Amino acid sequence: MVCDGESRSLNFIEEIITNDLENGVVDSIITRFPPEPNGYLHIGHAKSICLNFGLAIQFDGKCNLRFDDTNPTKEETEYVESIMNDVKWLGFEWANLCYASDYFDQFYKWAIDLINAGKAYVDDQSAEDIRQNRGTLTKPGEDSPFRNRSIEENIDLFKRMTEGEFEEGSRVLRAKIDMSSSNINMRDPVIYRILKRSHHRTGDKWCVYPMYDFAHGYEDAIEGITHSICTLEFQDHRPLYDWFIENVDVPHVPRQYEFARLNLTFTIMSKRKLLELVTSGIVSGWDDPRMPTICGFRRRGYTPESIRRFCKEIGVAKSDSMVEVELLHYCLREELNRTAQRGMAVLRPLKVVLENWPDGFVDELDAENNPEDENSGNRKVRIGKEIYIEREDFMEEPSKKFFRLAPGTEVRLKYAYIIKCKEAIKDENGEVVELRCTVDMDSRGGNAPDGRRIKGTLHWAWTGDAVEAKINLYGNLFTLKNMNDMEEGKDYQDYLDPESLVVIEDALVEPILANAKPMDKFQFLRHGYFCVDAESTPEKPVFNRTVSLKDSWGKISAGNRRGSR
RNA sequence: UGGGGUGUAGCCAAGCGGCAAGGCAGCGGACUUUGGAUCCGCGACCGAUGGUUCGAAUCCAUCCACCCCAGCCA
Repeated sequence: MVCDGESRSLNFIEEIITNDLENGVVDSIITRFPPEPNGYLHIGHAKSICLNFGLAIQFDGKCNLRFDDTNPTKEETEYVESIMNDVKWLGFEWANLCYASDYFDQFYKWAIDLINAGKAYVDDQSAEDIRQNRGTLTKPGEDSPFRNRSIEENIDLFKRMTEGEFEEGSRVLRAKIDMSSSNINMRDPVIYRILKRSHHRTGDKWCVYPMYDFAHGYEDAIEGITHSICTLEFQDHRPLYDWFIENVDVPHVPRQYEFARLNLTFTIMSKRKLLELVTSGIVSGWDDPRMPTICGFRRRGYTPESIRRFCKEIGVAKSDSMVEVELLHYCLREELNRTAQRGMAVLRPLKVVLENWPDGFVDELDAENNPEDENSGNRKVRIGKEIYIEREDFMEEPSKKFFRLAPGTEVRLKYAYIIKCKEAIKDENGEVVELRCTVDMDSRGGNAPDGRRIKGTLHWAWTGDAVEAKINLYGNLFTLKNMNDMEEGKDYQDYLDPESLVVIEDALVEPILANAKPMDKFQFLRHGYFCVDAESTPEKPVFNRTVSLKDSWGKISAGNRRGSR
């Protein structure tokens, strides 16, 4: 297990910070997690959160939660609330709660400074003209005809822009850098656009809003961020980031570093597409257990610990990566195996009558709550003449490696007795509907009196006290391992897995499970980890499968047709 | 074809000139009242080609592949 105190090699950002600290470049570090409140956080954000907050903890620094709310057309308070909630749930505390919008006045002053320094100008060109004159990857751009206006005129125009005198799209403020730069970001980027929208925090105070490149470095400068960590696609923006910082009098000079964002197999991470899944009703909401959102994982039964562990295991580097979901599954199982209470649930029941069981007799046996935890104690399970076993635990014509129940074979009922199959009763369609078995009454507890080895052990439910339950079996939302490899002409929705949710209405669970509270987590013996759904009641309990147990029999029997769940 | 990045086992990822960490997945075995867990064992000559060096995944050169950039999104 990787513990916090365990020594391991540093990732490149930890190395940079270590050097900066040792060389006195900085005395202590301040990082930030800067989401735009235009959607719910997903597992990719979790990587960034663990990185930024983790660094602050590791180096005894601070980390701010900052909402990068510079575009009122897409941002809402619903999102800021969910983001705060998710960050807290992951187990992190921010040093300061910040909003880019709190700095709008300062941004405005710096914009004026740039104009006064002859480094910004108001451009009257249309968006289309600006695009035309920007050039292409191989062709340099051309100067705007408005590039050399006087400082006075620029100041006047910009002020009138902010006062709402002009229509959206009619003018922008641009940085005056270099229209022939090989880095397109440096070709006089737009720094303010007219947006007559009301902002979730500043209301109608502003008619102009700053662009990311202009605002972000200043946000960092204001907060004293020492290491501004973002994803790879911003590498090309770093020269711009530095340019804005250098050309104005800032209180602090932050530095930007970039790392590779997380990609997960069988998953999409695009906020736009996730929003579509929600609005189209393909999933039940941002917190649908199949969504890669933090709240989706939470409802699915994931723990904050397991997600943090996952983020630690995947590492931080600069090469584009596609992490297999199996690693996430592993991190969850690793924790839940140690902590989850065990219980028996029969998902697809097959009735079994124990012919020689004494009529009316009910036995009560001890069952371990968690074999991995000595302190977890035991519980009582009851059994009588008629029980249910898992339908797939019986095979009329067993294959050679099948060591569960079959005509004439013996199997152990977990915690209880050894039984032997006498006969399979079928209905008119030839489907097995009931098993007649004999029980070795001397094998109470599951041990054969003569010491004979019983290889198969089955979970079961007693007809006398089993409770009917609804069970949601969740799997991957998509069928394609690498969603970047979609076929030409196909859409991500063409890859939705129709079996990403399979509902079982009439499973049978032991009584203790029926009385659990929402979000309680269990291991259903031989099945996997499940959590109690929010809608669960003692009369009709509902469980969500978080992840299945590793299933080596599944691989043998079916050639692993569907991958892990 | 301009610029910026990245290329180490199926997937992540260490390595910073001295003879390739670790994890996941996979495979084999032991053990097992969860075909779970646990335990043991198994895999690379480092994108390619040249060069420098006693010695290179690590330095140099050339080439190749992949990713990002032409929003008044972030």
